[in-house]
Amino acid sequence: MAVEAPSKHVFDFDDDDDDGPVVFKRNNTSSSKQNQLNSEVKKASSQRYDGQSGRPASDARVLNGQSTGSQNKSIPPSKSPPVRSPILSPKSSNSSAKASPVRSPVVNSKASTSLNDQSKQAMRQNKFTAVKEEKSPMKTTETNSDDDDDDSQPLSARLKGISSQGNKGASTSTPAQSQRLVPKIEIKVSAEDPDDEAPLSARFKMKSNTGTSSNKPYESHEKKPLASKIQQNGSTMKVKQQKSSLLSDKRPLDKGNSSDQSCAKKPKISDTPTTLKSKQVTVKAEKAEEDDDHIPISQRIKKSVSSDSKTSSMKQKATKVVSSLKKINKNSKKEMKKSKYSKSTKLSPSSGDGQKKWSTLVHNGVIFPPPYKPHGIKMLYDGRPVDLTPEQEEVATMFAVMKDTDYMSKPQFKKNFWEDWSKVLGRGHIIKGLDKCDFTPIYEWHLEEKEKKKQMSSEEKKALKEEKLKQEEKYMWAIVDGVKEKVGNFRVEPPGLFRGRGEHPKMGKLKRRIRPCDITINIGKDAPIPECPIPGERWKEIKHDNTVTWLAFWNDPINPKEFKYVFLAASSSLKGQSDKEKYEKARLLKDYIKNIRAAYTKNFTAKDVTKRQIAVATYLIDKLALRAGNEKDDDEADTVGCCTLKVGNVECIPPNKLKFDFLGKDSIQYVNTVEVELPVYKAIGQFQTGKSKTDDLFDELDTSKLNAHLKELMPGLTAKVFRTYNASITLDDMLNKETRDGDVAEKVVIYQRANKEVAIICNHQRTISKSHSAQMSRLTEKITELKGVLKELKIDLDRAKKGKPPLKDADGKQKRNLSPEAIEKKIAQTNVKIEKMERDMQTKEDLKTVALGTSKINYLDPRITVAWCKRHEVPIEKIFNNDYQTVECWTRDTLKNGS
DNA sequence: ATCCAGACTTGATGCAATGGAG
DNA sequence: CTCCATTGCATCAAGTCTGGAT
Repeated sequence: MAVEAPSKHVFDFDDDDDDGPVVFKRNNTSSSKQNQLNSEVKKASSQRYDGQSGRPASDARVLNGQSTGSQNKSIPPSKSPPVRSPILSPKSSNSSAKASPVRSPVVNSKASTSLNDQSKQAMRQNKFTAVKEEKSPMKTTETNSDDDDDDSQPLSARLKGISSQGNKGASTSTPAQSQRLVPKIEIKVSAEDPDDEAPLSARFKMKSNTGTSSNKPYESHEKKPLASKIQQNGSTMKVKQQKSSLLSDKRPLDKGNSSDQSCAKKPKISDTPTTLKSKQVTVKAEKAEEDDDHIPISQRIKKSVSSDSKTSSMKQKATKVVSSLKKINKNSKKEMKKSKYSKSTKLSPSSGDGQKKWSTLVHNGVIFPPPYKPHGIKMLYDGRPVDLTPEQEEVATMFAVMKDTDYMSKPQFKKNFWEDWSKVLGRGHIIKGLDKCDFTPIYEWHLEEKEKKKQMSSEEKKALKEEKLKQEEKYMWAIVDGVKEKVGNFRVEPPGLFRGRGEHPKMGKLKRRIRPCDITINIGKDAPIPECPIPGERWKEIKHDNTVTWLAFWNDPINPKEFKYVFLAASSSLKGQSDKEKYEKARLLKDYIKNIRAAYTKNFTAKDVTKRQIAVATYLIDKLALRAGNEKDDDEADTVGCCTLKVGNVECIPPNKLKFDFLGKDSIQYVNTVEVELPVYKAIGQFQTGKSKTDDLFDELDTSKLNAHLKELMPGLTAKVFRTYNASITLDDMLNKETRDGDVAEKVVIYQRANKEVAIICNHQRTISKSHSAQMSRLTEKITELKGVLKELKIDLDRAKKGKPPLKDADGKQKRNLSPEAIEKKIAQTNVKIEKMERDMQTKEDLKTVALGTSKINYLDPRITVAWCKRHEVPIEKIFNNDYQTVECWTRDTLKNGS
């Protein structure tokens, strides 16, 4: 549809994916990704899950399905579908969401909800999903019925089923379901594809369209993130229902396959392609929409997945293969790559299996900030103006400009600044310390400059902008494998004072100016070396490393051990591919989650301490969406993640609640009280005994051990995948549960609510805007005013009914005579207005500390969003801005394929 | 088995652009 | 059309995770 049309990306590719286009596209990504996944899968598969039908089966299916299509062999879609149904049916939870709010970073009372509740909810959800699935027969029909069901169902539904189990470690089968839907698609693909001959990788891509199978991933084994579950547990369930949805499913990752193709194509096409793409897109979209509309997102996803099928197929293959041999996978990958190449030289992507990221790379290097322009404003020392050299003045100005920030109240900041500035001043300088310094003159100059800038006419601003654009244009683009791609951060970071977050030991240090001799350029061997923009200087080094994606880097002046990279923009296919891989992995987790949960639940009481710690840590990461928690150096802010939690960060509240309170990434506080399973509660108590508050809670654990363990459970699984998984499933689940008829605006609100749940789960916070309270009181005022009007209207109505004229208004003027009907109408309108304002106020208050953007960009599988938009006829641009839409090329492809 | 360099993703923030209400 | 809040976007800090060296 219409919606789609707009998006240019549409990737015409989809279509092309199949063949010609392929060349252009960067198949690489997909292939490489696939490869990785495959290999991982293989490993994993070999390990344990066989027994459990659930996961392995699903994986297999996925692979098969996709591959089938793609590859050859037609594997019938049927994999082992049946399983899932059982799962679903069991209990769906009724109350779905309990109190989603709980989880909010802040202390949520909700937290207390017990897992059990969550699981119940999940179950309920499953039921729902099941229903949905049935409805959505279309997809199902296609291939394997069983699998299809799952697929068709929204992720959430699936998830729910899963989730319920998941918590307890219950059932297994869900995965299959998801696959089902896809099948049809796959079939088609397969038909198309003659690909069989093509290398596997190629096939996968192509097949991805088939994709049905891929969807499975999200199934519902576990629906929601722990957090959500937790909240849900509470009685609040009803309220939370929305939230609960989260629990339910996770989303389908499947899309990956198809997307790859499309993505690949896009890149190449870049120019002409666009148009084509758009056209194609529309077409695709239409198809997709039609199909999808009925189907829940999850299902769609599956479909899309199918489109992705290539990927999925790859995965499936991989899994299978994995079991047998990693090598095999690799080979297949290679083959795929080769095939791609053959088809389209450009594609190289696949090549890599992880290795090669590009074949040709052309760019113009980076642009440097302009040299410092001295302003000559003199600061005061001990009340007297001081002469400073431009270098000294530059640093003084950096400090002066920060006068109204709260860094100024931090001794560490001032101390570090003084240390660095005094070096610039040199020994024997008049200025002996910060105490007697008065930077006000410089600060005021700065304010004036700012004001001047603001006062410039729009023409002047425009001219300046164009001038800047002219200078920067050549740096904005790179040509990767023949495709023009946007560069992300081509501007070298200007000098300044380091603004570390939280109590960073290095805050206030001078971040010196970066020069060409600090910068290493990475570029294609045959590409011209970018000219150094500063006369008389030269780059530090020129590299031709196609196993990495950076275009340039320099060492961070604050911490020389670290690097600052110049990468392509998020809208580039290179980034898009890895994004897709990320979501595919999360989707894959859906198939494994049940078993993983069962495994860690079992290990809560393991004799071996390390095992027990791993189990509990995994539980926390799953349930609360905690970050892994790498070790940190002393010269960094003191923050923690799961593995680095301190004894003092967790408080046991009998009978079975845990209160978490710690500073996480960016020194954002995480406060949450959660009801946990008793064995977890007891285990935490054990880990705490005999330790001081500052000791590590998980003394036997670090992220590498944890991730090594996770990798045994599922190929490529790491701690952060749980965040992606739980976020996407929650979104899917909530969208499926909450969306109901209404206008677009109402649906957008539903989406935002789901988005908010995810943000809360992930603890994405923002600082309250300075004007928040003012805005609120203004709204309150308006509401009061409206209520006054309402009162008057009611009086007038009474009078009008008695044939009396209305009262005079506030100014003493006589109001117009209105019929009672007219007054009633006015009253109704006013009431609506008041209600709307009250709602707006409420949401504003609710969201004042919640940041939605991060989860939207990094955690929510765009395929879920796109599918939902299509199904509910919500223009995608209501949700995603242009850049995202670009990024989503793969998404669309996937979806299209699926449809 | 550990360590650590390296590469890449995730995240909060601030300012500019946008757009809706008055 | 102005005002101001919201959105978009860039920025750059702060995480995660991998793989190779020791």
